[in-house]
Amino acid sequence: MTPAGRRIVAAAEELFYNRGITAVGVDLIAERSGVTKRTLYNQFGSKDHLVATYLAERDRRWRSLVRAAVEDCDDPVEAVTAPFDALRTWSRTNTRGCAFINALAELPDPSHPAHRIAAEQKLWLQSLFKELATAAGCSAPDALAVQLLVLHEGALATQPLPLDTLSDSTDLARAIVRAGAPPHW
Amino acid sequence: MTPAGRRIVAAAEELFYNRGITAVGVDLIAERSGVTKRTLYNQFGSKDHLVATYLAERDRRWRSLVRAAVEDCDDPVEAVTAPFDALRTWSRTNTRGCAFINALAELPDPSHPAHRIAAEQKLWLQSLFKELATAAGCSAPDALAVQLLVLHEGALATQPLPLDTLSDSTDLARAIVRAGAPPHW
DNA sequence: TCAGAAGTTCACAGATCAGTGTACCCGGGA
DNA sequence: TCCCGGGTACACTGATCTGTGAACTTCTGA
Repeated sequence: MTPAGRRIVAAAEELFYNRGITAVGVDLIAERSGVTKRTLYNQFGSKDHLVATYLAERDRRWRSLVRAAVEDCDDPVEAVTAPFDALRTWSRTNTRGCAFINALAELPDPSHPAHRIAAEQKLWLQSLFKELATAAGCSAPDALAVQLLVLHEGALATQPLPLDTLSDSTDLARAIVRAGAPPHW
Repeated sequence: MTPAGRRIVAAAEELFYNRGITAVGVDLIAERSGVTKRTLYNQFGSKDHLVATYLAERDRRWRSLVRAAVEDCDDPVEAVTAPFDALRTWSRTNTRGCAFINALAELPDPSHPAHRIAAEQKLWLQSLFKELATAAGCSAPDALAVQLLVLHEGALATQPLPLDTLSDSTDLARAIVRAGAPPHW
């Protein structure tokens, strides 16, 4: 991707996430990234393609944050809930909920690439939970992974409320992991 | 509200929920409800006000469904998780996630009435969980209510995924309620 | 009988939207 | 020297957006 292309995606990320996709016009993105609208269309072809690139880039950044949090854990039982620690970090600078859920809300057409990217992101996290739960020796890793995913998404969705939902979610996540893990690791 | 007003809100509900708020124009809503755009503006004054009415109406319908599910329960311990049964019913005809979360995604301005309505809806459910948990004699009803809220919102947010997240969420909800409730009710 | 509320008809304003066409500039590599 | 890719400048299209003005009809209740 060219330097101008990177600036466009960066501006699109900030604007799409904070103001909504439909509400942000390509003219504004071009202006914010110090680029002509012509350049934007030469690079991405359409607004839909730019939206897909924005989501893919965001997904990439978020996955690397989660992976780092998991790798920082020595104890395999603690590692299962490491994504919740990553979420705490992530939420400090991302206070408008989940970009993927938000994108699906605005783009009802299931054939839009945003749907595939969003689904892949959630399913990736679910399979990560399952892997980690299996590695920690948890019983019923499938159901556990789904429950951890729900807690994760719920904590993200309730972000705008004046409640510390992330703490209570993390507590519950740790509790169900410990309950499923072998007693004395 | 006049007959035309009711038809407008009904059309707005269907269109806003399924296609997104910004993506739906007032012309389309007027056409679908068999009404002139002039009438729409005479009744609601602005699109923002119509959006607020749509959300308020949806909230009203949803609360009455939840209340009915709770009142159907004889056992106070079962009653705590009755909103999850209501969600199962609700999800059969509402497959595009939470209308309130989706609205917040599109309307970033916190002074928009949609933000107040959405927050009130979530906090109402949380306080309902707390009331029910207290009535069932659960210990730590505050934290339990937040955890049940997170599970509820998480199940709703993961609706588009090819996973039965509602079942696993409901199972976990029942488990934590039973764990907190007095042993032999 | 008459007033007022609800609704229609239709043209219109002013802004914004995604996307295009064309001509041009500039730097680096063959 | 020349070419070409990345980028600029800028006008423009055609559609769509929210919202308004003004005159008209139709029904109902006092």
